[in-house]
Order: sequence, then structure tokens, then C-alpha cells
Amino acid sequence: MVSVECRSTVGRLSKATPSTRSLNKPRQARDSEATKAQILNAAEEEFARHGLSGARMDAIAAGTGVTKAMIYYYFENKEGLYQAVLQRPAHELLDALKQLPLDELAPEQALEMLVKGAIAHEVAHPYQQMILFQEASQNRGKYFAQADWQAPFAYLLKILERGMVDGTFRAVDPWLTAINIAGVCNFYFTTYDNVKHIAPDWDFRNPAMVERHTQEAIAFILAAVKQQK
Amino acid sequence: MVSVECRSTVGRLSKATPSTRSLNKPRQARDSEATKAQILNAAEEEFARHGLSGARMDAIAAGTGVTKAMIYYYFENKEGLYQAVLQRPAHELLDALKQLPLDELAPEQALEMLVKGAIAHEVAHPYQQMILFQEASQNRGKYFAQADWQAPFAYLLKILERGMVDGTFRAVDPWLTAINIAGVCNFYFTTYDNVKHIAPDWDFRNPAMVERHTQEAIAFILAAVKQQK
DNA sequence: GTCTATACTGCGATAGAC
DNA sequence: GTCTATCGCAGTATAGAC
Repeated sequence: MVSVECRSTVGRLSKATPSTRSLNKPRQARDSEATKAQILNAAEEEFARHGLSGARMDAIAAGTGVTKAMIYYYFENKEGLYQAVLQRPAHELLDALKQLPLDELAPEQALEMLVKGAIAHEVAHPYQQMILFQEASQNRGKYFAQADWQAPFAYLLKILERGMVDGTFRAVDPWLTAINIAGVCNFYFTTYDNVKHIAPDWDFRNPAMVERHTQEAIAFILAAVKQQK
Repeated sequence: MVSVECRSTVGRLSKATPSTRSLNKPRQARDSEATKAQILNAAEEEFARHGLSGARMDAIAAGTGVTKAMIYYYFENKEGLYQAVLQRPAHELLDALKQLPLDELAPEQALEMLVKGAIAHEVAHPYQQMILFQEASQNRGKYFAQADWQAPFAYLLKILERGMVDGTFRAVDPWLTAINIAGVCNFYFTTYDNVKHIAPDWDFRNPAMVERHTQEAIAFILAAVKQQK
């Protein structure tokens, strides 16, 4: 029996990078910031699909146009690259949340805005949630603890507590409910590749489909926490 | 091609294995079914943590007490073992659902029973959901499509549609809502290892904690889909 | 049926030319 | 800064003794 072929990245990489470089680079053959961002983008998908130990540096290099040696030049090693990938969306999400006027809104509107923002952010960083899952599965959250993911959660907890105080929301366990809300926002993206095989024709990256998910998620979550009249 | 010829590195392995066996094993008589189940249990956790390509046959063997060669004896190869692991909980979940009198209950009660059953099943198979996620991430659902996961979903869809017809539930998109419900049931288990680092002292395998999650999930889901009076 | 030993390949990391 | 080449170990799978 031939072995499994779970990965298709194998040999032939050395040939594969002819000179795609000189095309997309108008000038300035050396732009360290752009190169780093490019590496992070490719690494984000590879780590999301395979986790820290499963990701292949060759695969990341193949997704960037630069060589594997360059990745080691910019990032100390595989682990350093992983930490950088994990850190980036945490900061970007936090920055996005900071700009929302959540405190000025009624709990209900604040929750709706937060959910909308979180899903939009997930769309902008398509692999964020997958990486977090890989992190939990493989490393039991070791690197998650080092990144700055606490703050975004705090926003959600605060809204829930505010809503319970003023009677808009029913009495819930804030942590468990926060997890449930996060689950509704994200599960769509993490299970799509399975569900697509058993559900009628879907294209979950399709903006219209994402919009429908957003609307359904908001309606679902608000109904779930609102105090019944 | 300067031939490398330093293949001599391989020969040094012979020192390494000091035969840890033969100490005190209950020496169970040869029981192929028990051994197979034992292998599947160990494989379930390893595949859940690392996925098909990331799982290590050595690690699985270490978790069973039998040698790696025995795993290849019982299962054709890594892929065959993976498929067996993926298949098992699908059938067990389906069998469990078949025994629930869902059709005889009102949609609301049926949904509650289904959610309770699904969470209980997840607790009995602690790594089921993680494997499904790994499957989506790494293999884009290729093996998921081969296992029999369609049927359990059908039960949920049917209940939702029944509830919309009789007016118990509000008008929702059945598929998106089914995914949201599955997300609420499962997200707790898949993110615990991350969340535990930022939430106060939790022990999510603790039965009392699981019971709280079950209650919160049921309340959350029912409130989310019920028609407002 | 169960073990030990090992062949062959995949992959992280580095050396060194330019 | 960027590349090519390659080292050395880890990992799948198998052969063959008992």
C-alpha cells in the first residue's frame, strides 16, 4: 500500500520558485515589513490547518514566494513564528473593539454591535478561530495564555453583566454564556468544510452567505439572552 | 551529485530500547476485540489533538500498552485507523438518537432532549468534536464525508422544521440554526483548554461543571429559537 | 499474535556562496 | 538579504524471530 498522501507539499519546491518575485514587486526588491506580513499571512493558514507541530515550514515558504531560509532570518524559529501569528489577530481584534462605542449603547445594541464586529473580524482573518482551536487541541492553550486574548472576552462579559443589571437580559452564567455566544459566532467558520459535504451547495466565504450567517447569529444570540416579556 | 554516503547514522538506534516490557502486566489473554477498542481509544485522543497527518503512531502505541507493530496488524495503516476512529462515534451517536422518542414529543421537548443527549454523548466521547474539527481543518472534510454523520443532523433539522410549522419556534434558516445549536453544544468542549487560562478556576470535565453547561446550553438554545409570545 | 530491529522518507534548521 | 544544498533526527511502515 502506498502511504497516505495527507500532505501534498512534498518535494519539487526548489524548482517551484522561478522568478514570480520580480513581477509583483514594482520596485524595492527589499521591503522587510511587507515580507514579514506576507510570511505571517501564509503562516496563518498553515498553522490554522495543522497547528504548531503539524505545520510545515516548506508549505509556508511555498505560500510566500520567499525561501524557507528567509523565514528563519526574520523569525527565530518555528515557535517564534507561531507566537507572532497567534499574537497578531488578538491585537487587531482588540483595536477594533476599542473603537466601538459599546459603553454608550444599551446592552442589547452593544451586544449586536459586538457580534457583528466579531464576525466581520473573523471574515477578515479567516483562520483566526481555527488557530485558536489548534492551539487548544495541541498545546492545551499554552501559547494562548501568552497572547493577549483576555481583553476581548472582557468586553463581552461586561455587556452581559450590564444587561442583567438593567433587566434587559435574563439571569445567565456570564462565562458559560460568553462561550456560547462565541460558539455561535465561530462554529459556522470552523465546521464549514465538514458541513458542506452534507448540506446543499454552500459557499461560506461568499459574502451573501456570510451576511446571512451574521443576521441569523445576531437574531439567535439576542433571542437567547433577552428577558422574556 | 556528490553522493552523501553517511547513511551510517542509522545503525546507532540499537542501543536505545531497554525493553521496558515484561515487568508486571496483568497478562490478559489474547482478546482481539478488547485490544482493538483499546487502540481506538488511544487513537481517538491522539487524532483529536493532532489530526491525521500530525498524529504519531508511536504516541498511540504508547497509550495502549501494545506495540506499534500490533496497530499495523489490526488496522491496515494510519489512514485506516483514522477512518475507524472517525466512524465509531457517528454510529454510536446515531444509535443513541434512534432510541429517543423524538417524534412523539412536542418540538420544544424534543429539542431539549436532543441537546441533552448530544452533550452527554460528547462527554462519553471526549474527543469526538475535536476530531471533527481537525478533519475540517486538515482534510477539508474529505473523510467526514465518508463517515455517516449526515443522519444525526437530519434529526435536528426535522425538529426545527416541525417547530416552525406548529408555531412553537420562530422562522429561522434551518441549516444555519442547526449549526448554531451544534456550536453551543460543542464549543464549550473545544475551547476549554484555551479559556481555562483566562477564566477563574474551572474543571470542565468535572461532572458538576458539565451539568451547568448542559443547563445553560438548553436554556440558551430554547430561548433562541422559541417564538416570542 | 506479539515482539525487536531497521529501511527509507519527511522535515526543521543551518552553513556558506553570492 | 537572499539563495542552494544538505545535515541529522523523527516518523511510517515492514521483515522476520519467537
